[in-house]
Amino acid sequence: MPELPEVEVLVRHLRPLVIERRICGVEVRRAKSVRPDTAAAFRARLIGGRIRALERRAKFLVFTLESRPLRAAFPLVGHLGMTGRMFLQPRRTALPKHAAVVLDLGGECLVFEDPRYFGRLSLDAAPLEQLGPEPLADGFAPADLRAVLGCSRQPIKVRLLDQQALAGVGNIYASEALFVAGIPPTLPCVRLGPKRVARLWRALRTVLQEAIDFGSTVPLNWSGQNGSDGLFYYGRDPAAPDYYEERLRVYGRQGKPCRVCGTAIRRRVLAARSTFSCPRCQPR
DNA sequence: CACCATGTTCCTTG
DNA sequence: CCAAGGAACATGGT
Repeated sequence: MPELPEVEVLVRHLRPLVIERRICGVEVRRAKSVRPDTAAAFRARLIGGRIRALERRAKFLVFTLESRPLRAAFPLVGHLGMTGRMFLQPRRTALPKHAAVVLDLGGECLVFEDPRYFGRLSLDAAPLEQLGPEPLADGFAPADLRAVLGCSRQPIKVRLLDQQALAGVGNIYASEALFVAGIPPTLPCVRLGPKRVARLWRALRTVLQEAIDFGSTVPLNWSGQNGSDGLFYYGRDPAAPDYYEERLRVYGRQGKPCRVCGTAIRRRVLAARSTFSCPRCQPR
């Protein structure tokens, strides 16, 4: 469900709602959604802790918790997988069918819902160490992107999805950024010279920032209730116009006319993921 | 029924 | 060692 922009928007939304609140209850409804995956061990660590910070790293939500007596800080790392959501709801409201973990924050509960159960709430922060640079960081320059791409013949689209190379880009925004940059998804990394690297660098930042700005200004339905869970991740008010789908340039638009030149958008599979491009706007 | 899905990991094959 | 492909995870939408 989430790529970098969606997680960023979620974190900005959640932060003021959860910060400084104490976890007075933990209900693990799916042991597999939690690490360590014994509910008791997970609970014991969280109960009584206070949420001191919430940040995004790549597609992860990183909560900084402070334990009760010793004030020792430790991270709780969330990943939404494909279909995960997090939202607050009043304590006695009925939980959704696939609520995996519920943190009782006093008046309200923080619900981690995840129909496909690919997501995790984990006390192991080690995966964060392996991540590549943040494409939206101030210090991230075209030279850094060039370094990240390396000299392999791996298709550029596949490399963009590698979280150890670059953090946070997923299947939607990889196709979108390559379209904006005018680069074909199959182009080997070695063949991106300074000009293409500069265009891709700009395109990545544009596309990701645009999505964050969009998600920050449009009302989102965090629980996903009464909304189809469409391409923007938290469901929409059914009455609201479908802005987001209109915003995507190539993703999911197989066979439809390119918004720039009218050529039919092509879909192909790279590294087992659907990839969309315009044959004319993204020439070799 | 068939096919698709925003992610990641693991295994096999070349 | 590297790259690529497939399966697995589990459920829901079209």
